Amino acid sequence: MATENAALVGFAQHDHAACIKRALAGAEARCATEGFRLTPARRKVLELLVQSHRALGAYAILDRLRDTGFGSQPPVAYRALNFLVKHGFAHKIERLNAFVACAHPGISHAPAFMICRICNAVAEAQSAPAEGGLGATARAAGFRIEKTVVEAEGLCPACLEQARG
Amino acid sequence: MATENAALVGFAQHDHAACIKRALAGAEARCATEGFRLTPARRKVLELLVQSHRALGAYAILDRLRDTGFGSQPPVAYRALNFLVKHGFAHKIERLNAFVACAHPGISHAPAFMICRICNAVAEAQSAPAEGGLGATARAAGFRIEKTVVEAEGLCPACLEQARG
DNA sequence: ACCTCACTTGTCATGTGATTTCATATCAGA
DNA sequence: TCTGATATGAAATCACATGACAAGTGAGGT
Ligand SMILES: [Zn+2]
Ligand SMILES: [Zn+2]
Ligand SMILES: [Zn+2]
Ligand SMILES: [Zn+2]
Repeated sequence: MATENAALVGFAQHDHAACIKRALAGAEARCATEGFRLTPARRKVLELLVQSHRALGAYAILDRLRDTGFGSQPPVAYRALNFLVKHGFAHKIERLNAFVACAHPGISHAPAFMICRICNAVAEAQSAPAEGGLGATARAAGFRIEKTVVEAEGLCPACLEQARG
Repeated sequence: MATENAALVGFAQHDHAACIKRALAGAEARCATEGFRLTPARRKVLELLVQSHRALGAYAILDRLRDTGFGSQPPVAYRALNFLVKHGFAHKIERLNAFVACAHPGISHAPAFMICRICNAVAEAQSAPAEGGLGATARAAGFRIEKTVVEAEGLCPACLEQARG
């Protein structure tokens, strides 16, 4: 498991402290207006995700929760993660069996991810696969698409640089 | 886990016996010309995948292998599956942690999948996500895409019909 | 025919990811 | 204050995947 080091969104440096604060404040606000309950455990998990800006496995999150005084059984992490995913504050990366904070919370969107196979950094982009050839194929086949997972694996700028030597 | 019943490719009925025979013959031929070793276990796993025409988990395959006299430890199934995936005879469905036989073996292609959330039927279509907006985003971000996973979840024609009542 | 090296297989053990279950606690609204 | 819905705590279990090592098999060189 890659340890978190650099702060990045979309592989670019940024004011991460402000980034975290903004994300949490935004989540608080949206939960308040929409009537969701952003409990301490859920808030802490979101904070962990935003803070690392990487895909974190449920058990990695669980370890960090334990260190912070929360429960230490798997459901603690999974329940919080399910809440965050369900309401669009986080996404699951199927390819890694791991989770990332959403980069565009609040806005309805079909995310696509770029995942570095070396350092596990994840950037979120927009996708519209159902509008391309896949959508046409699905209509032709009589298949109704409800959700689409798009995950590109490759090398992030930093690891690409590293690889060149 | 959905039990296999209907024979389908791309959700359509077809001559499944011929379909299986053709797939295995094709695999034999390609292994012969390219120097791969399609051993009994590998062949059997491919046969199971083609036969079910659905996503099968490694342990489901393992059960069937055991019943047929092969080894019964997980690595038996995983090794065969890894071989098949590596050489393009099968694909892994990340969303389901399961495997399907490739619908277009031999031809180099970027697969996209349509997965029925009710019956687990899987149809394989072509995709080219790296040529659309995602490709542009990746280039702009300096990310080098090596492989892309595209998996659409929804309702297959049969289950859609069922759902209408 | 024999050796050798690369690859394949069998098996046990372990690691990693996710859910079920049931009891208890908390909160919002009647 | 009562009540039903939602959230937590905790134990157990299930599901998916790999590591490690010994033993077997096959093709190519001598
Ligand atoms: Zn940030
Ligand atoms: Zn990287
Ligand atoms: Zn078929
Ligand atoms: Zn279906």
